[in-house]
Amino acid sequence: VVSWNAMIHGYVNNEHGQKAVELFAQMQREQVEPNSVTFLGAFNAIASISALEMARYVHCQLIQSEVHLDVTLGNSIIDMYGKCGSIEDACRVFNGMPTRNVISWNAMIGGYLKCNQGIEALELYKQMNEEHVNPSVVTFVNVLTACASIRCLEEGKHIHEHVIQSGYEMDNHIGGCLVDMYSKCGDLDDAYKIFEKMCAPNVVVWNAMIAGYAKSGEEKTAIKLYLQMLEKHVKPDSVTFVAVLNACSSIASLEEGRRVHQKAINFGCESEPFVGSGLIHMYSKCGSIEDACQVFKSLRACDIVIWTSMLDGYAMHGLGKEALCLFEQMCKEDLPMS
RNA sequence: CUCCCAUUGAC
Repeated sequence: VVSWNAMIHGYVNNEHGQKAVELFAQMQREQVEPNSVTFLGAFNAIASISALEMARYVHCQLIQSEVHLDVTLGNSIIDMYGKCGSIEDACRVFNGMPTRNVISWNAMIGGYLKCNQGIEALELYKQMNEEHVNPSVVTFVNVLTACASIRCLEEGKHIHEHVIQSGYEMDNHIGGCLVDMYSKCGDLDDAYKIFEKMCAPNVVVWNAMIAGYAKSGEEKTAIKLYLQMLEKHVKPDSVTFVAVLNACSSIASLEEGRRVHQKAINFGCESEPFVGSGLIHMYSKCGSIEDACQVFKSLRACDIVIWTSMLDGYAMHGLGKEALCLFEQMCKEDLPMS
């Protein structure tokens, strides 16, 4: 059973949730009894592919088995239901737990977040405080993300206070969340104050700050920051490029856009789906439908956003025939069209 | 073998 478990967890940790689920099924066909670690792996796998029906099925299976449902398993079930989009199921498990720890609360708050229920997430945090459960770093990360998602600066500042009172140091993890929260809430000055005080911001923190400016109409500042990031030899990733390409699109700066494209190639990010659609959109907005088309053709796996970016590009450039032709092709693909 | 966590794309 330990070998099966190791394999299942291995697949889950390498983004092969489907494979992990298949292994879990195969293991039982071969009459190996799952233990609690097996179920943890299975729940993680199901969560990663967001398979609600299977979540319920395996949850039932656990209850009918000999395996004792402890806090750890309960937490992982809450997490799984949250990630499968069923806050009701998560809530039922959470409410039915005989004992909870901080991870139970974190998983439940995280579930609300994933289901786009930021207000409920913050309400649960409040309840957690009332019940005198000590928040952990993950708690703060979750509630700051909740504030960012509902753009609630007041509550965000309040939680910032809690972070300071709790004595946690301003590391990249917490700092990144604060930068993101302040930027999304429109308070770029406070976001930058935190950013500049950080001693060694990692790529995520830079990205949050760059995206913050890019989305607030301060595209030039976003690009400037991106260039600073390169100077400081912080390695950009696909998130960086998507954010900067967006800034270039908004100000229709073809020259800058081309330079960013070149850097994306240098760092091996050019065929990431988000970067691909960002490039197509950028070239189209900057007036070069030819470049947009070339990027589109170079992409192997095209998702719905990439197709739509290209389609929109043709339409915006008055290329009706090309747009319709693309649409025909698009219909032959297996895409979730809206 | 062992549960929770931040930053990015089109219409």
